[in-house]
Amino acid sequence: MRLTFTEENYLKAIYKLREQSDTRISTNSIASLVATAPASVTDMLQKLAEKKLLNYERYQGVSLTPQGIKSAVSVIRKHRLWELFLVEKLGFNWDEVHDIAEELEHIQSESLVKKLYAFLGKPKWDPHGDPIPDEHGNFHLQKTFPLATALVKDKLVISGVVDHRTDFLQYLDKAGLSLGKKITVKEITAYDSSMAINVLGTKSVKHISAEVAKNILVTIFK
Amino acid sequence: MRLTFTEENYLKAIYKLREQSDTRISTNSIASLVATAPASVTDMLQKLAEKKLLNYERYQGVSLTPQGIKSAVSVIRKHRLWELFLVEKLGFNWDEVHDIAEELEHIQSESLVKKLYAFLGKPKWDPHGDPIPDEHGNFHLQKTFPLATALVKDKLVISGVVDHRTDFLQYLDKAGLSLGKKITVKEITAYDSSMAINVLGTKSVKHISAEVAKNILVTIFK
DNA sequence: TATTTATTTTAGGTTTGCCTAAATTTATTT
DNA sequence: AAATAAATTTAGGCAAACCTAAAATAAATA
Repeated sequence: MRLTFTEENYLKAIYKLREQSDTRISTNSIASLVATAPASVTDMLQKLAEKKLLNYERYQGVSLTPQGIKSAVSVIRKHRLWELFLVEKLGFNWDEVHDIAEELEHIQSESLVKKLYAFLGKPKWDPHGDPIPDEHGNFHLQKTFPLATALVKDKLVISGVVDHRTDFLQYLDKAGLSLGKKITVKEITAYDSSMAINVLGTKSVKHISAEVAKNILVTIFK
Repeated sequence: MRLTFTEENYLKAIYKLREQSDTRISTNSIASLVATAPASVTDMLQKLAEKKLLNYERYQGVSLTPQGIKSAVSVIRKHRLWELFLVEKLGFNWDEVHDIAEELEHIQSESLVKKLYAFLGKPKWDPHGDPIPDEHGNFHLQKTFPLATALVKDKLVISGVVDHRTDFLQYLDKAGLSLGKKITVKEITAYDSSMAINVLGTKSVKHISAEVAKNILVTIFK
């Protein structure tokens, strides 16, 4: 089924909300994510339900159907492939690619995605550490957790971010905390939960706030 | 000024019509190129005139303003860069890329175009031999002419096509007549203006109809 | 030149995706 | 449980880009 730009954005938004909270997906939460009035969201939900992409019952919130999930994952896959292309091949910085990928993700062509995927070497992660689903929509899972939950002496690899906003990414860049960097937790201040960490290959110890630590995802470094 | 997908398509169509005939650009000719009803074209022309992208006078046809030309050339530039990317980097065939580029050409990002242009090595021609304007909108001109106007014994290089349709491109592929191939005109049959040509590096002599010869562009091979 | 034909425009209407305001339903307090 | 607050939906409208049918203008032909 051929979906419009807008319909795809709604499905993507609903998919994301579903990921980050397993409570009911409300009209208001969708409205704030797609930046439109709740009344307009209701319109669209009814239309998407009509098309069997989601289950909708008045006042009860929505859930995606298998078909809706498939469409959403396809858009997310394209978004992440394009982001990687922009960083890897065109030399963009990781904080500059979101908006462009937001447009590119709606290009309709199976064969384009297939060839782009091959061109990029069938990648598993995008420039922010988010998993890129394979051709069947399967995500390559990685047991990441927020740096904030780590303990002193833990050796970790930075593998993603929770917050994707430009200023946060730029802050990380400036601090030398890019994806793949190996770090060791040196100290945790009980009072404010801030952390002192060392980046492998440097001598200095960096201090980061609990807020920042919550938004950095890490894996264990073996 | 930010233009919609549709507005850009109208400007591109008008630009193309202007290129291929220096007569008045009629509402009907635009309508057939963008595949919409003439009445709808009138609507859009009035809107684009309002925005100073073209000059419109009831019943008199239209002409692009400098601003309109600039926008049209920008879209054409993007179209051709993306076509080249698809063929050169992703491995598409030259007859498969038009429709995808038709979507990609509307992606809005100055920096994307700039980086794509650099990534492709500041190319001057797209996969069909059409010139790619530089960052200032200047076309690299090449004195090409239709093969149909060549004479016996002329040594030529295939450098473009007039007809961009898939089946014509596939016919050329099958005949081994791809861009850059060097050919010699062996014989011209007066009766039907068909031609016998030899492709450099092959022994055989190919026969092509006048219709085909009209749609192949060549340059002189020195 | 008058008439016929072709082109172009106007008028009025549709669909998509949005809006605000008002009504309805659900959730939370008192 | 009743009252208030919050969330959601319905109603009615708007702009963009399209449509068909009818009217106006220009071009072609008798």
